[in-house]
Amino acid sequence: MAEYSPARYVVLGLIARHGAMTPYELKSRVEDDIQPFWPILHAQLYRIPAELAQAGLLREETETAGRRRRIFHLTAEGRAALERWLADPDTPEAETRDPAQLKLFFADLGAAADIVALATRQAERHRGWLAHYESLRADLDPAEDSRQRSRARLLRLGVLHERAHAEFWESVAADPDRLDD
Amino acid sequence: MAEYSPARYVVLGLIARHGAMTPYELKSRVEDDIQPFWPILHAQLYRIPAELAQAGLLREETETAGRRRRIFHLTAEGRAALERWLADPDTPEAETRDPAQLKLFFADLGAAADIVALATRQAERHRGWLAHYESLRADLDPAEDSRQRSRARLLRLGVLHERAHAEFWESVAADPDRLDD
DNA sequence: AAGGTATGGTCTCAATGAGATGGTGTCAAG
DNA sequence: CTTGACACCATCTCATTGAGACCATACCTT
Repeated sequence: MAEYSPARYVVLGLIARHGAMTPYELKSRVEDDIQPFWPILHAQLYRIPAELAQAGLLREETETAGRRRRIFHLTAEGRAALERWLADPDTPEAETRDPAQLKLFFADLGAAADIVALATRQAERHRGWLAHYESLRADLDPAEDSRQRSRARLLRLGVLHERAHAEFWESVAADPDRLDD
Repeated sequence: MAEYSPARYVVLGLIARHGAMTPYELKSRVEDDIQPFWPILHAQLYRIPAELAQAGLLREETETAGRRRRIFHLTAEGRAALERWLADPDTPEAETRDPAQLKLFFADLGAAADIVALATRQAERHRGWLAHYESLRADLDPAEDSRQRSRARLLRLGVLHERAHAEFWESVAADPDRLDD
């Protein structure tokens, strides 16, 4: 059932939500909104739409004006594929790659002081993200459209996630050997 | 300063901790302990040690007995590289790829009922991981060696992480439009 | 001795990562 | 009015990783 990789659905979804757009605009929107839970290299956002157009899920149009940018529109097949994907509650496992957790895992092989330095940096970093998500959430118009609600739901997860991690790293910095939650 | 990719340090670290081993044993240990924060394909655990041996960070030895497996030992340079890495508190950002968050992000483009089905599955999944980490933590010998303490620290993060996610998805399943934490 | 199962290893093709490179439109300062 | 500077926009290449097929050996059981 997973006919396409998740990055493909990011492209379909953004175009479905905001209307036809260029790869460059896709890139901006991915950076702003999607990077935290599905990073995509900018070059991919030129490769993927071209491929989806080949497959008939997008339609490619070239500007006649000056820059002759390529604009990608959603087709009916594209929308159908997106809706099939959304309707399937069975998704692959999440994957995390966190170099800081790796260093913490191997901390017993290094110097004891390394842990505190690492944890201090990580705590700062996660506090930063937490503040970022909270401010985005504060900016959200309470207008009750489903777009804003989708956004708010995910920002709530971002906040909970960053809060848990920030508190964890702070507690490691304060007491590396603490065992209780 | 990041001379090698994190996966390289996984190999160096496991050998530093447990002594010389074969790729197959690396594979088992990665699956058991490291997969949650740094997934590595098993084939990589045959490619990487060979490459590290080329670079002089490992020494390769071949069994004379029956199966003639390749056993990789840590060299002095290998240990030095590992320690340099551990001593550097500056690490790249964590990356997460979670298809479920992607579906939640685009939920407004699908049917309202999709959210509840998705959230229910995710809640189950995270509850499962939470139980897993808690049982691993319960099995941990309270013996005060630094190995066990390293393990315990990371399991604590696993527990906090899974608890936050499980609670989030449960609350989404119960009330998709809830806004407060 | 046959077959099953866990152990152990290699290979190939596709996809993505990482980032260098280069062109185009716009606007402000000279 | 023209020349940089800068933001916008796009493509390309090479290395690395992903995904998984495929194969071989040893041991254990019936």
